[in-house]
Amino acid sequence: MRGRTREAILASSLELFAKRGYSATTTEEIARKAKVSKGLIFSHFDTKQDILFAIVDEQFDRIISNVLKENDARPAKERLVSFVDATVDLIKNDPLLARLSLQLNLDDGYRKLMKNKKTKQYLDAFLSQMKAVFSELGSNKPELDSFILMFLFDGIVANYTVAPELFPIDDIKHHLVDILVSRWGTSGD
Amino acid sequence: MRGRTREAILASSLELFAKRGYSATTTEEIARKAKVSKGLIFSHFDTKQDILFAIVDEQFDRIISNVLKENDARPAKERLVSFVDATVDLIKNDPLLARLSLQLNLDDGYRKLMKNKKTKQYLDAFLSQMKAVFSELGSNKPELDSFILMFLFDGIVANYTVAPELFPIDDIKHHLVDILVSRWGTSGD
Amino acid sequence: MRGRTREAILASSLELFAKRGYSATTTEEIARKAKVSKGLIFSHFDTKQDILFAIVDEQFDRIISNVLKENDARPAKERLVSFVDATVDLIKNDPLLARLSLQLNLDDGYRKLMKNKKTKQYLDAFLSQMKAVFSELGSNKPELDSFILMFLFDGIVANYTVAPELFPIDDIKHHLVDILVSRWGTSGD
Amino acid sequence: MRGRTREAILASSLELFAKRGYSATTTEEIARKAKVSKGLIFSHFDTKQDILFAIVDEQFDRIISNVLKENDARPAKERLVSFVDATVDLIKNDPLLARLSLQLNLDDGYRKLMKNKKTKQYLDAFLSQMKAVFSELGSNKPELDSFILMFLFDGIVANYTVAPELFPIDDIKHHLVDILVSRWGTSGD
DNA sequence: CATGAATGAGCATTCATTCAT
DNA sequence: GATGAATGAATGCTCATTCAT
Repeated sequence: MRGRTREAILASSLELFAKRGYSATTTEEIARKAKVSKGLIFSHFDTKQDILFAIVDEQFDRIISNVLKENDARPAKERLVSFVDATVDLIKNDPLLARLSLQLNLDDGYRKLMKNKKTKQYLDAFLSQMKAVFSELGSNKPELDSFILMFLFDGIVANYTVAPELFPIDDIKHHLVDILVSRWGTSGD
Repeated sequence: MRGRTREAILASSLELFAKRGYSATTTEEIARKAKVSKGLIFSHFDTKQDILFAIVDEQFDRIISNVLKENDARPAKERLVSFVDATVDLIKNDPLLARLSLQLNLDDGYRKLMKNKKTKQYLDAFLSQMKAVFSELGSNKPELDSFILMFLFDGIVANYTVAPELFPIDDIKHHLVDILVSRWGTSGD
Repeated sequence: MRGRTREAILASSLELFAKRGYSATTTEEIARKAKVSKGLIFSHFDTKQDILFAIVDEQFDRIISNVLKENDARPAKERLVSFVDATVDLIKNDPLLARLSLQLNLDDGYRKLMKNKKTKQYLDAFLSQMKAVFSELGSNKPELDSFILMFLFDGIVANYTVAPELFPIDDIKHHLVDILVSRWGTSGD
Repeated sequence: MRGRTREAILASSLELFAKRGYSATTTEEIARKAKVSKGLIFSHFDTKQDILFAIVDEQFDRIISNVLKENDARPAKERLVSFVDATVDLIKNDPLLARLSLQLNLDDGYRKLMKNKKTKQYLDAFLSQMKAVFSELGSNKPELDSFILMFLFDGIVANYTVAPELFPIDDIKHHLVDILVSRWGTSGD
């Protein structure tokens, strides 16, 4: 039962933090949404901030590690396509986490706290993998290409997770893949 | 004097709202940064929320209208390039406004308030112009192309405005223009 | 078993109440120190206050009655010496009870509750016995002498029970007896 | 005005802390008694604990330094009498401070905080001065005599400050002086 | 009996807002 | 206008107490 309660608190917090922001979310709201008492929250987490950290530590970890696959032996083009696929699917499956992550990234206070946390490491891993792929594909500006792809993903998060009904995410994904394939299609084979 | 005070309050608020979030910013901090007394803030604005609305109404307006130029008679390719140029420059020149705008967009509470506000109209205008451009350029999925370009801009905001030292914005802009030109270069002439 | 548990709760409570104060002690701390669950405490006592009352009623009683001996036929000087002896030994043997008692006496809220409780009766008994002793010894201000002796005991409690390592309690006791004997030695025989 | 408010908060806090204990006193009560709002308290003091520290630092200092007079050239007997006089008067004039001081001394948590604070230094100064006086008077156990006198004062605090109507403080003082004079009267001249 | 998860009133503290000066 | 002292509703958090297991 204890595990269930904890999950309920984390799930409610995630949704509220992602949709209204961490500061604007009260512990009362979290309690109401999780259908537990305010007091119970604090028998699971010492502070409101600890709830946020638990989400970041436990959930971000689980999710992001799915996308990053070291030692992928496939040709670069396939890896690029599969990468886009995985990232967009991640956003589709965990829109709240993606939205919260983007939100936190926009917050100076949070960024300072996270200076040496895993999030940054993932980003670096992401970028270096991308750079390798674009290099293999023959890009002469692989870093810029990586940046642009990363921006694209953040832009998808910024829009799709907030109003999914406005954006045909699968069509967008396929179109994006088409664009990339048409751009790099002749190379890398 | 009165005008100066008002501007100082708006500028300080913009910076704090953009960097730490609206909820996490206190009127005390705004007063300190603007070097005015807390009381004076409330002789200029009735509520903290009014400060935010003033920023949105006055600043967003001024900025965004620069980008949207109706009745642009130039060929589509030129318009596309000029559009990318104008948008990236806007982000470079007003990173705080861009950052705040993105942040507000991620906030359900704010989005509800803005349902019928200008921001949405601008977005629609932006998208329909883009669609026209991509149509003229021969795209068979002009809406998806527009979405993707918009995502790109949001992604630039999400990253560049938060850590400008990490991203060579002008190189990125040129590379982006190169990509677009190489993709649509032969068409639309 | 039940008796053991009850004693453990009372002993832990006594120590915590005496050392940190009643209000500052949480039931959680009591449970931890007594190595029982929080719930069990409330199957033995209805409220936290009841624990305090149990200590006062049961322990104070037991202890104090040792000191007060009605119908003591010995000469006044002996009774005085034996009284000092008994009181100091009581403090030495039950420093926590003495400390708690002093603490409660300093608390208006508690004093109000105790208006008609036994504690006050003991005090009166103590004082009237002392007065009798000092009268017999020839004091012309037996009440003031009683007060002063009582103050002395409270002062010993205030200091010795809190930092026993700083005060050579037996030396102090003997010195005190010496002083009293030298003061009243020639009289009362 | 700001000073007045601060004094009102300190005075109300002192009374409540002294009479009901620090932990049992709520900031709401302090505010009510000081006739200010709860919020105002926290514009003067960061935490409730800081109020206590302000009382200790500012008031204890002022008061205690009156009693301790270094370089007192008078004969020991006079110094002893004057010392008793000053201490009892201090208790009479600032019973709340004396009561609070005794209460804090009974609290392990507070004692730990104060390990290296001035209070302890005063106590040491007090004891060493007393020891010197009793030595000069010919005592062969000057330290024990000092302890006993100190205990007496604490006992007066423990009783008089809590129920002044029960104890004729001036009579007690004079009687105490009489006792001391009669004990040490022939010596030290 | 025994546990500790759960509750909610209560507490210290914050902060947008007001207002006397 | 301008200040900052003052207010009090709201927030994060605590803790005595209850109760399902």
